Amino acid sequence: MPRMNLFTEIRTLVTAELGAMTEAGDLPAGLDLSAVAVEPPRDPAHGDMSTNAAMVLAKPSGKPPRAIAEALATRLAADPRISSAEVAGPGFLNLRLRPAVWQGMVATILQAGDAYGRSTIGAGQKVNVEFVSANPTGPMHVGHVRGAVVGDALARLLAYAGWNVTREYYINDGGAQVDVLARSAFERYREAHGLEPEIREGLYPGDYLIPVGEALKEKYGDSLLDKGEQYWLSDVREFATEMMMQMIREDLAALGVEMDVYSSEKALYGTGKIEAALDRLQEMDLIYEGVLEPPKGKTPEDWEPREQTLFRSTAHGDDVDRPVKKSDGSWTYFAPDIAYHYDKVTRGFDQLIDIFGADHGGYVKRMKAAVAALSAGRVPLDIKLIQLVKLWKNGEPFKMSKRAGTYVTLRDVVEQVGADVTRFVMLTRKNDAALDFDFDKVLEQSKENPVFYVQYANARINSVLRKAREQGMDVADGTLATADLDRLDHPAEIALIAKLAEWPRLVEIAARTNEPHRVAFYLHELASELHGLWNRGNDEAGLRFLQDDPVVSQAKIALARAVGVVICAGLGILGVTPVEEMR
RNA sequence: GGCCCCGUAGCUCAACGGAUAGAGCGAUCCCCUCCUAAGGGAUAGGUUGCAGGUUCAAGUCCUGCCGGGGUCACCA
Repeated sequence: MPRMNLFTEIRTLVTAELGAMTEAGDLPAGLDLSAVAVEPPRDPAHGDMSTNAAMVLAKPSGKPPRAIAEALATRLAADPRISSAEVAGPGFLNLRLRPAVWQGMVATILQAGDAYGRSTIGAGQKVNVEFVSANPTGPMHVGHVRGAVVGDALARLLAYAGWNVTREYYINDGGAQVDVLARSAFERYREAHGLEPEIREGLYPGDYLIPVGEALKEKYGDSLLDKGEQYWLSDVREFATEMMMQMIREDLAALGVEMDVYSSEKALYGTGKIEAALDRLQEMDLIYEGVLEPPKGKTPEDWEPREQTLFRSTAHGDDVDRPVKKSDGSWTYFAPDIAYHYDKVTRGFDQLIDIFGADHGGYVKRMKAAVAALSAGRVPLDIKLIQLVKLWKNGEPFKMSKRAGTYVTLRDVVEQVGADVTRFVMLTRKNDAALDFDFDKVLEQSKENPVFYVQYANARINSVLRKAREQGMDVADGTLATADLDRLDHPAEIALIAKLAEWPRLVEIAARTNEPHRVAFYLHELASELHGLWNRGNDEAGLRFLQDDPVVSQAKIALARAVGVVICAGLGILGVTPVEEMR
């Protein structure tokens, strides 16, 4: 494979030289090199790359860091890729690469295309990303959007980094809320027959159930009208739930999200799966009958000691043990969720990721405890909590209220601002930071809007390619890759290439930390470099992409196109369509 | 009260345990006969909430405080 990740390539060089130093007796044998890093320095004055090898190895080798650094520097400087290696600060080794190495990256990127930045660190491991998992009782609203976007982008990111990814939605169709749905739908069914619906307190009043009522009429005629609830509840529940899920699938599709697997909570009941999961825990002595202490601090007024079936989650890091059965003997919500996660473990996933709303934070420890126990610690579960999205409209906070009818659905958002903008904006914050979503600002075409800013960079690149094509130049990637890239010798151009060289490394870091927002931030930085170089072309004609000399021009266009390749790859991970032109 | 998350420039936020903590907005100033200025550059702005600790190195890890939010047994 050609050089893809320049940082891992140089790290390999560094560790090889460290090995040689060991053989030469300059370093003791058996050193742990895992902490040796090669990374881009924050300050460009510190070179192209720096390594902490000398500082990390000073103590275990019993040698002063600067001595190690100097010996290593001498060796590295002999490599044809390295132009200088300087010891700095407390023992950093700052490396500069020869221009040809950077210039060669442009050809690498053009040849690799979409594959540039793809990684194998996932090693084909199976990872399950569970996200959205909204109750099937209505359309998706804005609160669900962020989780949907983060989950989907994370799934794309992990796939890009070499994981075998399954996107999964857990349908909460086993609890009381789907009974409420059924009763609400039944009223709409009566309405479809010309009767006055009785939307009592506690039922779902939304108009979206009217079509469900009509569909029920179509299917059942008037045969349910005079029947008691026990007669129709189960059928109507199933029917309405299916229609809700159909709607949710369409909502997700409108946002560009496609699940691989929909798992039903209800389907776990009566199959013995819940019992089987709890039996497993029982075998480990993690299930017992007991009475919980009242919560520390404030005790609820209606608190009463109750004997329940409890999961000893404290054995795996939780603060208190958690009930899996209610006092009437039925399962709590937690029990089927344990079974569901056990199911994921037995399906052979090497890693599980759950995307939850921040209000489910209290659920994290018990879920991790359950997975730790049921997988014997083999399968890590990472739970990402998604913070609130605050809506803004006309410069002021927009309050959602079901009663006032100011209920903003996913569809509303996608129809008003588009899936691409929605997705990008949702990834402009870390998952655990609250996010403002301003309906007016996200559509603004200015540099304040990161979506636009990145798209504009790509549009400029396409503009250059278009102009070049008009001049009769062959701008196919394969041709551009053969350009005289050593003409890209200006520091500003090298700096832009260096930014491109960070892409594979960024992908790996983002994937390892399960943080897709890093991709959005990187794209913003890359766009900024591109805009900067572009504008310098205003003052220095020699920095414009289109030049009179066709050889020089081709090289510069190759660079522009390489930036475009990475922007498109990054947007692809975010699930955002690149635009060719701003209109 | 217990637990979880957050606390970084006036504002909104970045920063795989690395060096002199970075962007954008806002403020002051500058750059359009030139590939889309829908952009760019410069200046000012900081004890990373406080106090300890671990480390060669802490915004980042640990402990304790302070402040904000979330959550707290038979809801899902």
